[in-house]
Amino acid sequence: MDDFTKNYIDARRKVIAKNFPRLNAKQKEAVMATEGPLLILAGAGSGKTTVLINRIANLMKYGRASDSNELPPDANGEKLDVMRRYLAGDESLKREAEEAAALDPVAPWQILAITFTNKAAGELKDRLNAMLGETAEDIWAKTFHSACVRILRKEAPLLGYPDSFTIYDEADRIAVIKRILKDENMDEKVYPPRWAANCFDQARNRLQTPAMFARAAEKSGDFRMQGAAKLYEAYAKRLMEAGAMDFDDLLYNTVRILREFPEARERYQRKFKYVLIDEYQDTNNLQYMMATLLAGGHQNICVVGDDDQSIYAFRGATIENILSFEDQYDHARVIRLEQNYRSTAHILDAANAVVANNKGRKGKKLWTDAGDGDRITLYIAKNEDDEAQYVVRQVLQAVDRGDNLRDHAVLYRLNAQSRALEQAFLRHGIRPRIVKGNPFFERAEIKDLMAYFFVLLNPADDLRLSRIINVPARGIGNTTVERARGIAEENGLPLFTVISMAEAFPELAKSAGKLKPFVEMMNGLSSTAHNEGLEALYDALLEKTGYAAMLESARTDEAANKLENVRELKNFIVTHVRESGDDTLAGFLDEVSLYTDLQAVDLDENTVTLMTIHSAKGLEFPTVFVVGMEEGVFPSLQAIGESEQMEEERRLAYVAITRAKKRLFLTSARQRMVFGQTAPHRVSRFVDEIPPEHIDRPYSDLKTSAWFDFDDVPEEDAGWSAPAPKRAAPPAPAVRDWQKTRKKTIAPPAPKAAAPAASFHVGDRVEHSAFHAGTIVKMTPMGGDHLVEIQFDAAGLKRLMLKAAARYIKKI
DNA sequence: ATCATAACGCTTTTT
DNA sequence: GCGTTATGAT
Repeated sequence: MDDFTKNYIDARRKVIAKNFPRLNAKQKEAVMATEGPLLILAGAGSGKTTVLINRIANLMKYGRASDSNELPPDANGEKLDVMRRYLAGDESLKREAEEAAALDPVAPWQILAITFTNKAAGELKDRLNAMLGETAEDIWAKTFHSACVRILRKEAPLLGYPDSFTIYDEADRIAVIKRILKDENMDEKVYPPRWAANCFDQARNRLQTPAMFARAAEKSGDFRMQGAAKLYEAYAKRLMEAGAMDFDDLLYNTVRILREFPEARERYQRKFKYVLIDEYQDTNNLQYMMATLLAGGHQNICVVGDDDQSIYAFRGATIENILSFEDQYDHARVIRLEQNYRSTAHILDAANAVVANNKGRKGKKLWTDAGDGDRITLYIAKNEDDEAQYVVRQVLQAVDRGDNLRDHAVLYRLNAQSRALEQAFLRHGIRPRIVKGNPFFERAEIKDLMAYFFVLLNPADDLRLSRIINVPARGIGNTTVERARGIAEENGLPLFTVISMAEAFPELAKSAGKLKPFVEMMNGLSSTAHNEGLEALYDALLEKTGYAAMLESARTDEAANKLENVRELKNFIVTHVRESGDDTLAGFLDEVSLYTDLQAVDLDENTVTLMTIHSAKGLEFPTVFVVGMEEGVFPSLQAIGESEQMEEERRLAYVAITRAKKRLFLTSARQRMVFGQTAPHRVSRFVDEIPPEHIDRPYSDLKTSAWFDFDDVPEEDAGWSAPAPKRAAPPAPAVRDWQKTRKKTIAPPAPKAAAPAASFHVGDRVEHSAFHAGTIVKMTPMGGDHLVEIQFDAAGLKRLMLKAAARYIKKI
């Protein structure tokens, strides 16, 4: 390389770097490494969104200049001179210097930036807009699923789907499975719909068609899998016939198109010169394939993630994707962002120490220059009410000192834990914000109206049609619908087609008089949908279907409330039209189908936030309480003894701890009611994994927690790292509670008396009502109950709590 | 059809 | 313990 080239490249890099004065060295490196595969390991609070945005800005302004030894064709000494003078401080040359630095600026539509949540995608878009202006609109900043929808709206016909396919949510697909079970005379106990749905997801994650799945099931000899195969085939068929895809279908079908249709694949590969994937640790196999395929042309793939924050393995995410990135791309660069801008040192050190106990990780250590800060407070409560009271007390004290309620978050492992906390806050006049699923679109009245919209766009959607065909009541009863369904099935026609020509079928002759007006009404609304805007359609829908009239005439509080929700839907529609500029039914339904978290509406309200640790990922609060730090709660019972799951729980602990900016409280209850049963609990191992110098215990607790140190109890089983107390001996007073519980649970007074533990032993053959024959392989006493592990002949190993399971099990 | 009672089952859940 | 769902009775 000649001197001129070297100097030019050097000056160019400096000019570009001047755009990012506030980034640290690693962040800058990540922003400027534009070419080829790049893995950014971004620890919690390390500013990764900032890096993503600046990286995109760099691409659009300077192309590959910051990461290339190539000079633009018009490079000359004059341009080099301009850059040098600009770097020396001549701001008037800014524009010229920046122009000289650029090398093939990237067009916005050549950039694909994928996130997981709508919220993250929206934030990315907003910040890109703010930085780059209108041109940012053309960047594909989307969630995986919305990117898929965009691709599939165009390409789905390649697979035989209509391009107007609809999207089934979780509830829809469960309804379909239940329907199939009924039609096929299969038992919901043997094939729980959620279990089946999970099987389908796993199959598609492995790119298994129903036929392939059936073959594998046949080979395994597992009868439940064979049943699942039958269900999978029926499920795929029904969705295809209804022109519907579920969430995983969106990914699966996109991947199929990219794999099976080279012409389409190459088109997208050419289009996307740069691919960026956020939260890469949470990608499943389909998402991994999609990313790999889309970036397969230019190979400019940048993945950002934190292996320590992978907490969705249970949904098919595989940490392997991030761990093996360097094997997949052998010339991949790796940049670690370890400087944390969120928390103080005690908190970070605790998080580092906990997660260091995991084996399957890249290894990373967060650090900060923000100082030690406060130590972590550990409080051991008597029970969940005491725990909740403690939290409320701490919050109130902080508020007295001038903190805001909104600076506080309480995090828990299980949604069920929110109750005691909510009550405690309410008793003190604080109405906490409890983050959970989106209640609005779950409401029956909203689902009804949405079902109408879906059917208008896609009359083949039998599922949604069945929902609304007699709502409001219009004399089309179950018998009629079942009969029409039978005809539809026989003739391979959509339900709507059958009822449209009811006169043609003698079985429907009697109902034709009721069906005809319904069909005509729907056809009328359909032309409204085609000819008028969404708002007009909404009004027509409420009137013509009689839905508004039904609610207005009911005159109950409930109906009034529903009416209010229905009006709220109109607000939602109007807002959607205004903000997206899209007045089509199809556009609205796409948005609603993928927008499952409309939670963040009144986030400005000044109150405490309660949520699961999972929901807290990506958020931060000055003060964080993590409650329920107990063995069996966090880590959860089912993770104990399962090392993979335990590592995921530990990552969850890492996520929880790193949410805190300044103050972190951990609480643990000595006994807690779980599923209606009070049981003694010991402090979570994750607390023990924090070096003591980071923790303060309130004085009052020191004397009471001692009896729970079971370190001297011999483990009865090597695979069982957390033995529950099984011998009598702990000193009073806690003992008394424990013995009371024990007596009550071992010999329950309830009429439905469970078989006492004494009647079951390791090695016994048992018959279970759903899992059939099996052998008890392990029994572990736990909080007055027993955890029984049974190796079923057909259903595999199950772990059951004896008390709960006793009524299904008998000895054989 | 609509309500009442029984029965179940139960991590986490970005889309 | 409790919310959801299935079933059966009026």
